[in-house]
Amino acid sequence: MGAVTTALGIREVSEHTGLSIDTLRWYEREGLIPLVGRTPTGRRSYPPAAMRFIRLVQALRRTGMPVADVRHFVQLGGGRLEHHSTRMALLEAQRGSIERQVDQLHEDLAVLTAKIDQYRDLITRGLDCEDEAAGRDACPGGDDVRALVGPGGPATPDRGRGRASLRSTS
Amino acid sequence: MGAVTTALGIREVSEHTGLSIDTLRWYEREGLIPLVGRTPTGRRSYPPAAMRFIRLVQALRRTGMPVADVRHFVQLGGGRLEHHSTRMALLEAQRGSIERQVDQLHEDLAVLTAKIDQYRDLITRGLDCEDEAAGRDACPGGDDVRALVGPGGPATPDRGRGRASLRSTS
DNA sequence: GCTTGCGCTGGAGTGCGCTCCAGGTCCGAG
DNA sequence: CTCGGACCTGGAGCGCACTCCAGCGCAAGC
Repeated sequence: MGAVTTALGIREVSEHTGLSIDTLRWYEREGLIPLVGRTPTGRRSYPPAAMRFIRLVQALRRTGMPVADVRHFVQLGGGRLEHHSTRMALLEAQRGSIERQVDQLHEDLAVLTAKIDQYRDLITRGLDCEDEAAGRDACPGGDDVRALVGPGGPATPDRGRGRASLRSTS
Repeated sequence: MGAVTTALGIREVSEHTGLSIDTLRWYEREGLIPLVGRTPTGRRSYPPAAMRFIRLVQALRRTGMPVADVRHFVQLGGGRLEHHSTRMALLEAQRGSIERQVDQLHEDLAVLTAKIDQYRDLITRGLDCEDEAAGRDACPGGDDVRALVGPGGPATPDRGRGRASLRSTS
């Protein structure tokens, strides 16, 4: 019980949520957090409901929903039944997006892991990427660039210059 | 040699990777993708090694590594043994970051799911967020704002203005 | 050979999401 | 009463990661 703590000041909210004070003010101005009250002297006061709202907004923002979309979600009138399904649909769309992000992250994780294993292997064998023993696909740059042909197919017989830039704005 | 397809043109790379042509050029200029050749007439030519490199870079970028850090990773000399451990450490750090992101995403997913369930419940019961029957924490804004007290504790008896902005820069 | 169009370069421009600042009010400590 | 500090508002500024553009050269279908 009594765990509600009544309303918090902006500093406390900032510390609890990790959002900067400026961000909290900005979110409010942008219409992402309603329910923020003011003390009689004009200071922000965040009741528990606002805190809950902020956590939802944070989840939406962290998962990549643009500020404009969060605002749109928020502005569907205050909890009226007729908007529940709209809000729910928006949340479900975002949930789908999150699931896709997780999938993508796992894919990318696999790419990194493969690369890490590769380096570990090369290190234990004491090899550079270019070493013959390292194998064809050793490093991203393990292969040679000379296997270079015109993009659309063998275009010009001339390949005198062979490699090119290899940039590196070091 | 069969499936290697030799080198690709920028358009093909763009289609295969989903990166825009402009982005590919920009990444190259920024030193994120070495190994890009040129045909004798100056057009970009991406050998298989570059393609593999791009996929790694994509994984790094998509998982939130800043361009500057990717460049740093890339510029650790071409596959020399002495840098393997450095590269590996960077990749491992990024892997850690990915894992944290996945965790965070799951947390946020739980928040959304809870909210979705809540709306579903309210809809089937035909309730607004404010309805008594909806329960204390019905909606983020389900609570009343009037429960407003000074942040640092009961400050002033005055609370005349009640709610606040509700901005809406629509 | 002419024309349509892809690609090249260097540099300027853009959108998003904050972040910082100036100038002012109010509060509590000393 | 005075001073330092937290907060207020409105608005300007900023960093990142692209994205767009002008002006030009090669390329290849007709």
